[in-house]
Amino acid sequence: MAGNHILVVDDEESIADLVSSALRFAGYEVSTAHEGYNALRAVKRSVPDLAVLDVNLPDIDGFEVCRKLRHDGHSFPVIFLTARDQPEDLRTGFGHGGDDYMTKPFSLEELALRIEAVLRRSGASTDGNHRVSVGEITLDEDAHQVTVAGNVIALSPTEFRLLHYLMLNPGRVLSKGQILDYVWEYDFDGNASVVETYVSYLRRKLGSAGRSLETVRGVGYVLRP
Amino acid sequence: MAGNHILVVDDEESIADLVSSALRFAGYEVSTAHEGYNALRAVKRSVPDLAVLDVNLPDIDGFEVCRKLRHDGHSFPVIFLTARDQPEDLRTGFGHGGDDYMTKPFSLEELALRIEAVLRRSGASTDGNHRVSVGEITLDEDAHQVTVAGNVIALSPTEFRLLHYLMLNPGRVLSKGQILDYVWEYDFDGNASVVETYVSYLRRKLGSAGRSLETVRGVGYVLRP
DNA sequence: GATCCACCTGTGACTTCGCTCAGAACATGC
DNA sequence: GCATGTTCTGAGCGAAGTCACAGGTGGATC
Repeated sequence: MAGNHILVVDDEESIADLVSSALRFAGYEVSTAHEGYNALRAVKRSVPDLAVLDVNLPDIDGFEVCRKLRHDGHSFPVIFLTARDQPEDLRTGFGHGGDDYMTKPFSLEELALRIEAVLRRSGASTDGNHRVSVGEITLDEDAHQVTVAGNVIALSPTEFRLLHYLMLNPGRVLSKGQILDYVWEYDFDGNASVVETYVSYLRRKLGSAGRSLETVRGVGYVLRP
Repeated sequence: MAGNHILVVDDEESIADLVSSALRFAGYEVSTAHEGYNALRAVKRSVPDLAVLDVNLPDIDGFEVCRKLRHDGHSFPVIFLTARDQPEDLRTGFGHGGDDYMTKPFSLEELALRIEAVLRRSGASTDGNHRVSVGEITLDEDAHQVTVAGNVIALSPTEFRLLHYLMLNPGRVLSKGQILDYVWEYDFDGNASVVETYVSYLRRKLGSAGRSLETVRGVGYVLRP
C-alpha cells in the first residue's frame, strides 16, 4: 500500500484534512481538492491511484467529476462519500463508475480498510502484508482474525478496529480523543467512556497478553511492544 | 518547528502576551492582534504558518475571521480558543475551517503540543523529534515514558509535564512563576508552593539523577545537563 | 551564632480518573 | 419474530493524583 497516491476531494476543509492526515499516516501520498474542477485539474497534473470523492461539491457534483474522469479515459478506482439517508445515491454512484461508497459520518479506520480493499481489487500494487504483530498478538486483516500466542480469539467489529489501531501504533500513547476519531465515527458525540469499556473488553479477551495494553492515566492508552 | 510564524489573536492583552511569549520561547516567530479586523490586516502584511484565534473578539468573532481568511484563499491551520462550557462551539469551529480547538483556561504546554501536532498534520516543517535527553534522563513524548539510565520510571501527568518543561530548558533557571504558567493552567490561583511539592516528588522518583535538578535559592529551579 | 526566610517533605482531605458490571437499545441472523 | 450478539450508557467503587498545610531543615545575613 505504501506509496500509493490518493486524491481526496471534499469541500469541507476540516473533513478533507482529517481524512488526508489519517491516510498520510497510513502510508499513502495524499493530495486534496475542495472543488470539482480543481479535482479534475489536479488529476491532469498527476494521476492518482485512487480518488475519494465527496458527492456534494460547490461547483459540479462528485458523480459528474467521476463521469468526466472516465470519459477522459482514467480508470483508477473512485470511492464516493455522501451524506446519510440518500440510498438512491448508491445506484447513481455505481452507475457513474464508482467502486465503493461510504456514507458520512464514517470512521477513518473503515475508510482506510475500504481504500485498501479497492486498491487490492483493482490490482494496484499493495505491499500485500495485512498482518500486524505486537508481542504475542497477531492481527490478520484479510482473515479478520486475531491470535494470541497462536490461539484464535473472537472479537466484535469494534474490538477488532480498536485493537488494530493500537497495533498500528505500538509504543505510542493514543488519547481517547484520537481513538474515538479513528475507531468510532469521526463526529461521534457520545460519552468518551466507551473507549474505557472497550479497552476493558479487549483486556479480558486478550488474557495475559492484555497486560501490554497499558493505561497512561490522564493521557490515554498504549500497546507496549 | 523552529522558524514557523504564528499569529496570536486575543482581546485580553495579558493572555495574548502570555501565549506569545511562551511560543516565542518555544522557537516560533510570533505576532499578535487584539481585534478581528486587525488580525485580517496582519495576515495581509505577512501570512503566518498558523493562527491561534480567540472566539470572543470585540469586533467580529474568531469564526468569522477564520471564514474570511478561508474565503481569501488562506489555508494555514487555525486553532480556536474559547471559554468553557460551549460544546456547540466545537462544531461551529470545525465548520468554519478550524483545525483544532482549546477551551480556556488551558496550559501553555498543551497549546504548544497542539500547535506542533497541527503543524505536523498540515505538513509544515517540524523537527519531528519527540525524545529529549538530559544526562541519564530520557523523556519520550510519544510513548509518554521517562527512563533514568535505561530504567522506566512512572510519573503522574503533572510530574511528567514538569519534567518535560525542565528538560526543554536544560541549564536554564526557571522561576516558579514561569513553571506555574507553563505546567499548570495559566490562571491557576492556588499556592505557588505546589511547585516545591512536585519538585520534591520528581527528585524522589528520579533517584540519584534527581541531583541534577537543582534549587537556585530565591530564583527557581534548573536541570543541570 | 542568632535570626530569618526560602525551601523540603510528610500527612491527609479532597477530587478526578479509570475499571467493571448490569442493563437498555439496537442490529443481525436463523 | 425470536434468540443472540453488539454497542453504548450510567452507576458504584477503588485507586491515583492533586494540592494545602505545617513542622522541620539549612543557607544567608547581620
